[in-house]
Amino acid sequence: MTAEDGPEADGGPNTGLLLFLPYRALEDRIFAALAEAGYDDFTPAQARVMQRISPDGTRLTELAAQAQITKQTAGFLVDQLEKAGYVRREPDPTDRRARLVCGAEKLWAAKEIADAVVAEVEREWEEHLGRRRYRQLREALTLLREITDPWAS
Amino acid sequence: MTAEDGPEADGGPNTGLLLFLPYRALEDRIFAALAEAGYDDFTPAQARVMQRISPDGTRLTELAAQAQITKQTAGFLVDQLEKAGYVRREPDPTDRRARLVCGAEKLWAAKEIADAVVAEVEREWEEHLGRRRYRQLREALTLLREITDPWAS
DNA sequence: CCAAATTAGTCAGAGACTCTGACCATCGTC
DNA sequence: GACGATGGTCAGAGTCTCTGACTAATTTGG
Repeated sequence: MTAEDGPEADGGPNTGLLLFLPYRALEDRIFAALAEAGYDDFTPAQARVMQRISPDGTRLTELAAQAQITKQTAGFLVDQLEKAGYVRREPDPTDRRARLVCGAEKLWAAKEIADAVVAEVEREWEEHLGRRRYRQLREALTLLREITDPWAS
Repeated sequence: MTAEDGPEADGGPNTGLLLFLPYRALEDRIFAALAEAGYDDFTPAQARVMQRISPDGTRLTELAAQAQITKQTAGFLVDQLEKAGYVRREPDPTDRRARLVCGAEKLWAAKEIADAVVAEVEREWEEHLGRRRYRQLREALTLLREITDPWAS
């Protein structure tokens, strides 16, 4: 089972499904927009790694932990991203074992498009829900993060 | 990029990430509980198909459409589930081309455990947010479904 | 200071997931 | 009854992910 599962008799579908549906819808929109703009040479799995790369570069182990995959898998995906020109690997000046995965121009250009789509979709959602309910939604989700995000700041 | 992506400067992380985090947390809890109860002989991909099976049985094409995978992939996953004893395939009395994928005892037993975990997690969330905010969250998500779920009833 | 434990990353191999393309059988329509 | 649409399978390839074993560098404890 996944989080989409659960009883649907009493109060409608379970909250997991309700969370998942808009998430997937947003993701689909982002992918479509990027593909249309010519950024069609990466996969969803690669994207999940890509989006974790900080402007200053991020270690492979850190990427793996945040994406909840093994470092071997992360390394495999970063290899693809490197070949496609989205990232570079640079030595970490503070630790000679480590290398920093750094975003290339191509990555930041793609991210700009992705950000625009996110903003557009969020506007649509706010319009559909109304300003007040949209604010309440974000407030509740932000609170929920405290008990569901192991990486919560 | 995925829906987790986006600008984080202005109003905190984007709504996609906020939706995804609790979803993944719930999914992880369900998987852990099922594994502990001995239901460790299926994969996440198989689960995404399993959960779409209605009590009356569901056609392969229908499962594929809802899970957003090809019917070939759905067939592959149902094969595994059949071998593991979670489902049976029965002829569809209304269409000789089709076969209904029906849940076996093992599936409903697992679903009972999954449902219990969902209920437990939802209780925790309601406690953390307070009854009022939790209700607002579900209300907003339910409304959002109208414009993000192609299968919305 | 140095041995031991830890951490960053790689290599090799295998299993699992997903897709495209091609195909057959049945259904619905005209 | 012919034809397009639908339900499903088979074959093949590419991608994702894991476990296990390994090297190199760092950190820790005496």
